[in-house]
Amino acid sequence: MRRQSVTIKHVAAEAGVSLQTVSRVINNEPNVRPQVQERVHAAVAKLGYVPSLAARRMGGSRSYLLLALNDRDRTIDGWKSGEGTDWVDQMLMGGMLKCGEHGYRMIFELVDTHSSHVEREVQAAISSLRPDGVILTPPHSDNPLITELLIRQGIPFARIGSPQPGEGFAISMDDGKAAEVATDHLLDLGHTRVGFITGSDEYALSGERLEGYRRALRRRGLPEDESLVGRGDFSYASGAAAAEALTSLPDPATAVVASNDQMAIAALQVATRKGLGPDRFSIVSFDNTPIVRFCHPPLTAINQPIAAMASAAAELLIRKTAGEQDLPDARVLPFDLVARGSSASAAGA
Amino acid sequence: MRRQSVTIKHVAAEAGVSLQTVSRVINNEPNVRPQVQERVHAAVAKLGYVPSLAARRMGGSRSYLLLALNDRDRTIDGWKSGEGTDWVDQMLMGGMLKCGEHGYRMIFELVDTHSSHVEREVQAAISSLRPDGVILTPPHSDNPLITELLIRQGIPFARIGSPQPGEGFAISMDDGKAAEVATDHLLDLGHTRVGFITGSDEYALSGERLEGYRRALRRRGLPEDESLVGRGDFSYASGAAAAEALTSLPDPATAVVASNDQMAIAALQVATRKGLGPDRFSIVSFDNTPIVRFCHPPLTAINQPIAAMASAAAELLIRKTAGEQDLPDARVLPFDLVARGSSASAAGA
DNA sequence: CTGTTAGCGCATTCAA
DNA sequence: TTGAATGCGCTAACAG
Repeated sequence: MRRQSVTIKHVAAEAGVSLQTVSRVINNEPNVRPQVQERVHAAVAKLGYVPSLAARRMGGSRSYLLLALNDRDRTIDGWKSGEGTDWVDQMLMGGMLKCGEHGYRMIFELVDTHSSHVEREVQAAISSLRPDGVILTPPHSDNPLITELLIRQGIPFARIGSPQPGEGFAISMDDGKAAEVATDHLLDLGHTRVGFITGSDEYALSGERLEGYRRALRRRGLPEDESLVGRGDFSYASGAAAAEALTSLPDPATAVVASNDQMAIAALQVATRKGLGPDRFSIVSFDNTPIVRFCHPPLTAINQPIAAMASAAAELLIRKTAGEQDLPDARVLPFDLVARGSSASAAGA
Repeated sequence: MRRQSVTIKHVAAEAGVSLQTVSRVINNEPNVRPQVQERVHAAVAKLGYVPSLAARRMGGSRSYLLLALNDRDRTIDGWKSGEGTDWVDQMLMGGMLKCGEHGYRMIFELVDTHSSHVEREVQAAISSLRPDGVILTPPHSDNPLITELLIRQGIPFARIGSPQPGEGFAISMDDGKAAEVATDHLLDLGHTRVGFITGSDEYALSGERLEGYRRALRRRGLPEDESLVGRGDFSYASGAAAAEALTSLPDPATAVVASNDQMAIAALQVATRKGLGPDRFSIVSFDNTPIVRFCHPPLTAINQPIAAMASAAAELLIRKTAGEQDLPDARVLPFDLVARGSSASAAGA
């Protein structure tokens, strides 16, 4: 049962140089004559040599591993429910592919934010993997137990969807601006009673979005009617309750911005049941997961650049590990609003 | 430097035993006095020790890594299109969680089946990662370039969705039976002209499904009309073309089994455009991805146990690596048919 | 039952 | 510009 595979030693022998020289060449280090480089490259190609991740990590200081941490319960619920949340897919697409470009791997892990052993869970993953960087997604991005642990350990990290400045790369879209755009879209359609359904307070971006909604109203000189703000927690049930309330007001809302697709779909069902078409109750949602295109009517939605955020996070972490200086400590990526049938001109407007 | 973390050495010192004894305890090996075990466990808990994956792989013969290989183009297309394919999510749910139970990690990688360098790509991943096992998904499951490479390398692997016997664990559902059940469902509803839209020939299970459909017809003594079989390739376009043909026959089909959701949705659009309700053109699909619940009418579908298959694959590979004997070399997991609005009693039946 | 010895494949010192 | 030592954290093989 010998380890049959080709190692740096074989390459060195083939090229007639020392181990060290091979190491230098494959790591693009200076101080190797072009001619020797050539020989080494030829030997690598001939033998099909690929360095062992484990050995690299043992000898050197890098592991070529990025760890992506997602919320356990929420992710598993999403998978089980089959509701089509494609957050994980988009993360993989952005993060994994970017890692691949640089010879890195992304390892995807679930940890439980609510558990008292978050720290232990994260610490265990780190001890075992020794990643060069960690990508945090909401709500972990705003969990000080996690961020402080990473700071203590000196592991670079990126916070996705966390608008707050602070340690680690902050990668986000402008959630406030997005809510503003969504609200404007409805106001432009002639709606004047535009409601808002918030997300869970556990997510810092929930507050940002609410603020954006308020800014849009203020800019038009509209009153900020607190009864138009429904408190949700991203769940279908909370969306249904909020929509029910909004449409039952003495002066009902004729449009709403929901902080995610689940709540928007709930709102749509409420509207449908009450016989309210888009002219009587328009809806704009956040997320733009696949299912919104198949609702009736399809949902107008804010499209979040999840893949782009994951990609940016991976890139910054890799560059930082590579020793690059002067990296920006925050990046705000562009979003867009996809107009579909769920938003229409207000009745009588 | 940052090599701060607690290693087996610290644990050994703390417990007052040798490195080897600690190693034995954390690996659940025999020949350690309970009392000593106790001491070691206490030291591990006290120091928060977690073994380094990389070091384990260097010293020992296991890497605690499983490699899951998916088709590059198809996966990325799925992600980009936002059509809600949740194959990857289900794989992660089944495979990753099972790995977690055993201290393993699953690394997800994309390789291009059509490329002339499939072998090189797979070889590179293996050389770098040295996984204890590889999980193959269609169409890789039936790609001899890959399976033979793995056999040569002596790496255990599992083939998901590959009905054929052969080297490696064959994990599948009974695709033929499923097609039979789907066809029966339509026949039971009184349809007599039941069509079938095949998947790509590149997938071995496409043939299985077609056979199942034929068996169902034969069992009822119905003629096998070749014009009722549309050739598809899993794409929307191919589904639309096939549905168009089926509904345009002199004696048109009044129902169809489509080999995946995309083609079923295409068929649904064709039917809707032609004004054919489920009584005139019923549809059953394979996959049951999230979006089928949001179609109008929602699609009746065969639900594939993807998570269960990934879980079984991971478990068998882990157990094999652990040295277990007498593992089954194939497992067939149960599927189910989820009846929804797209299938209904035939008009006049 | 337990400890000792010898690597695994590489990067990081150094020395030449 | 190159090469020779050293050790990362762990397990396998063998001693005791």
